[in-house]
Amino acid sequence: MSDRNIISFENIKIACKSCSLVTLCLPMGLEPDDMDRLDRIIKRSRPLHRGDHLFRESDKFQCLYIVKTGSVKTYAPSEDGGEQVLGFHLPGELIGLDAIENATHNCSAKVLETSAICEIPFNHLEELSTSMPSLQHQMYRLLSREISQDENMLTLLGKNNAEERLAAFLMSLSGRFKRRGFSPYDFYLSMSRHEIGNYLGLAVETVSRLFTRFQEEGLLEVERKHIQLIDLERLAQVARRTHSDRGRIQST
Amino acid sequence: MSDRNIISFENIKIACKSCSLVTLCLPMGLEPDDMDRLDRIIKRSRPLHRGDHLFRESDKFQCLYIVKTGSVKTYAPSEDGGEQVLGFHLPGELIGLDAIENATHNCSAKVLETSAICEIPFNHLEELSTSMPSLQHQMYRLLSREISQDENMLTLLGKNNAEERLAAFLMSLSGRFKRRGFSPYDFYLSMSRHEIGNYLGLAVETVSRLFTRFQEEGLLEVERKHIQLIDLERLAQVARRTHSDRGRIQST
DNA sequence: GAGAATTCTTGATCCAAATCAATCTTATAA
DNA sequence: TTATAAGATTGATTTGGATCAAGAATTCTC
Repeated sequence: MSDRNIISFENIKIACKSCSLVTLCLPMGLEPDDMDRLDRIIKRSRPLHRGDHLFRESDKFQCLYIVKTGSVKTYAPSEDGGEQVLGFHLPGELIGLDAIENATHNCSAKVLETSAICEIPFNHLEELSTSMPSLQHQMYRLLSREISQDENMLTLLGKNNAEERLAAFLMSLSGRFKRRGFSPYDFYLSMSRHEIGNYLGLAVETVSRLFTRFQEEGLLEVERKHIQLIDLERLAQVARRTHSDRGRIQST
Repeated sequence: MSDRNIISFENIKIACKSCSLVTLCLPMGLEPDDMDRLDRIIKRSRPLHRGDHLFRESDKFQCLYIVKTGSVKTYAPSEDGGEQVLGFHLPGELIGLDAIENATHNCSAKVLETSAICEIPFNHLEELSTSMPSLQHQMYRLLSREISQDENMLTLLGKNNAEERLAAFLMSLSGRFKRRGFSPYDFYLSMSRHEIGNYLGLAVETVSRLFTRFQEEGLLEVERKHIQLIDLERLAQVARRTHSDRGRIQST
């Protein structure tokens, strides 16, 4: 836990300004000085492992979390042991914004694979944003974006059928991977079919059948967690298809 | 548009501190001085009428809106003329928070009945919140609350059946009316069956049938837009029923 | 106040996706 | 290495709610 060892976890604790995520993470667009001030309140924990929790529903709200590497799912547990998956979070994405209001977490956050996480004590962040208009602005933007995303998801669940939901999900992942410098065509899913189905309001079996169908239709290749998107254009068409133009198959 | 006439619309333009909504609206919890400063940037327009728009999707984002009296629906229009209703907004509720991120409205807001609306230029609000930590805090809270509410809605759409969705919707309205000093048992719906169905991801016919069924089961009395909740307790049970305890009918 | 246009209700039918069931595959444990 | 469990796939069956259809009630409009 010191600098005794060069190959220590300290090495992953690089400052925001040298972090590859800086262009899409919380410090995005801050001046170097401001970034340093923010940097000082951010804690970087040692890697968490599959199944570890960042927080659980009804925990006291202390920190926001940012995925640095790996992935995290957030979910609302129900009394009967079930859950609703609320989101999957990739590097650079902020987690815990829904807890500010009543100072308690409304959902749980569980690590899907070995992940490095940045931790930001919210009271410090809020204090800092008081004296840093650009940070305040960034916070408003990120909170607002979260709302937009949830609204998109509401539309997806309210209006789109199974096929469209899965296609939209894959397109979303693809785009997010791309922005992070990963391949938008070839990636591994860190979540199970069950979790995908839960997130999209579908049964596992439906998700499984759709993957098979998409493969048969030449949209993608799938082998367990490994996804290769073959025809991004057509997949996008399936994803944005609404009610009125179901069934139409467009050629590219 | 002056003080020529005592019975003019100017009369509805009362300051926040004399507004009955002050305990659940944006200025909630602000010090009197701070409230005055906020008050000065708020514009109060003359009443809008059924069908009027506060803003439309892709409009430039300028202002947040607060319902003072009446009600408003927000919805995401789709290319094919359809829409997804995103929310119904009652007095004291803030509208437009999803537009901060990209400075453009992602949804449209339409007045459901004659309504008075307060208008808050966001650039002024943001500026003010820079020098007013309590206002900044309140903004974080309201943004965060919006996220929580959307997440609840995601769970409702992802996990609950038609019956549970409508019950939850009615319970939500009831609670919100109560907090505003209206009867939680007896109210008028300002939205159509079609809009309720759209919001809840259901067909109009399903909504209509459920109202009939709820009435038959003695949960409520319904006559067109007029709703009287007879058995709030049992309605709440239906609303919070999850997957695992479908069908069980609990007596109170 | 008649006629048109919505909105709402109710019934009949259909279908997308859930559920049930079985097998297969891949991880984890002993 | 073999058990054992968990995850994924595929098929058969069921079903909740959509869709189709028609009529009734209400509200707009001229």
